[in-house]
Amino acid sequence: RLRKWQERIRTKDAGERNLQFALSEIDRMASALGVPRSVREVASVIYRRALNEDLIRGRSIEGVSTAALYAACRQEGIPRSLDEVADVSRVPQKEIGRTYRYISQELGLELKPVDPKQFVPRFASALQLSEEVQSKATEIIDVSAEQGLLSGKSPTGFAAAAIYAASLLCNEKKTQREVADVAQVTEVTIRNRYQEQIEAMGFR
Amino acid sequence: MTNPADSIEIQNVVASTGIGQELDLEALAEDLPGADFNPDNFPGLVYRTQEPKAAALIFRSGKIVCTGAKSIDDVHDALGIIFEKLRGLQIPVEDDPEITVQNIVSSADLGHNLNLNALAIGLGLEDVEYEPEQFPGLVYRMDEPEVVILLFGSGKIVITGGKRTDDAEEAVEEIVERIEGLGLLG
DNA sequence: GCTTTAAAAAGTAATTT
DNA sequence: AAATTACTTTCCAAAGC
Repeated sequence: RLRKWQERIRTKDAGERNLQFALSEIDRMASALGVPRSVREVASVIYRRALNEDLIRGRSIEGVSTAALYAACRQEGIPRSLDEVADVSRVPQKEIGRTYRYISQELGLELKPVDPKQFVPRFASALQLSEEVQSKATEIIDVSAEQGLLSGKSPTGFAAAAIYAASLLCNEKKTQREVADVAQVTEVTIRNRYQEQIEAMGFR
Repeated sequence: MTNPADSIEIQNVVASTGIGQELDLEALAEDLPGADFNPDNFPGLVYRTQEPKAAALIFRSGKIVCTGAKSIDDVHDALGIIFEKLRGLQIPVEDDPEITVQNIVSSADLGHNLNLNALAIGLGLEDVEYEPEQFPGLVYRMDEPEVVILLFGSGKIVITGGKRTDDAEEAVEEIVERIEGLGLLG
């Protein structure tokens, strides 16, 4: 009995220490990503829920912390791409994605697919593009998504192409390389999505 | 109107069997031309048949996994070839080893483009995985038949996880019905 | 969990020409 | 800039770490 009691204390202590570590990691990554404090709190809640549901077993604390933060950004409507999150995490992108899918399923987060429009303000301001370009890019996304062009396409690539197209239309041209760099996609992807979107808009 | 069920093509069949005899894989690797055996990587010996084209994983216990065949008949033919090869090496093989189909992978075409975003919500986010940042297909876990379906924007689909040929057929009929019910099929 | 094998779907990415 | 190769996802069995 005594041994079991000691074991319980030990695991509880370990759990507390691990929780502290997880929360400090979430804080560190959130700072590096520049997400608001509210998102960190949502991420903390998700992590605690995962802990209570015993979802950490067989997974790294780092992985679950990162996945919780990724999920929190999406839940709050200011998504970061897996690439961006992986850049500030110690676990590889593949594991973050797999862990996110697992906790999302188990906790029943039921997050809708990422809307490319949610990347527009952040990418556009990183490129120092005007409000006009942003609303044009948003319009391009709406129109081309309505025509069924979004299915299966990466939301970052879709947003990047729309921003590139909008920058041309508003005479604030950015090169494909510049847009590709902030969105972390290749120029080839931007070119492919751009062609389809221009067509959908009835230009060219 | 072509029936999507008629477009079903079996792409891969996975099956398991056993010869009821322990094997010395080191020796077998020497005697079987074209055999790949790297015990440091994987405990099974890999042997490929040309006609029908398939790959077999042969284990020390005598159990065998066959994969890559395009039909259940091909699985039996490929394993039959392997059984004969082993007998030719003076290895006793049971008369009719039981062959169990473990998984059938099929592809099909629904004939219409799909709005995967709407489909993810319509089918129910709890049964769906759709992460286009990671993979372009929507993953749908169906209860009856118990299979997993990958749906793509083109309307092409992949059905996997079933053990019977009928599973794919039933799955296609069921998914078409569900998508139509949601008003999301062309 | 991982390791290996096979196959399709379509998007993305890294190389090669 | 186009072509090729390769990797992402799903499924399953096998023996062993």
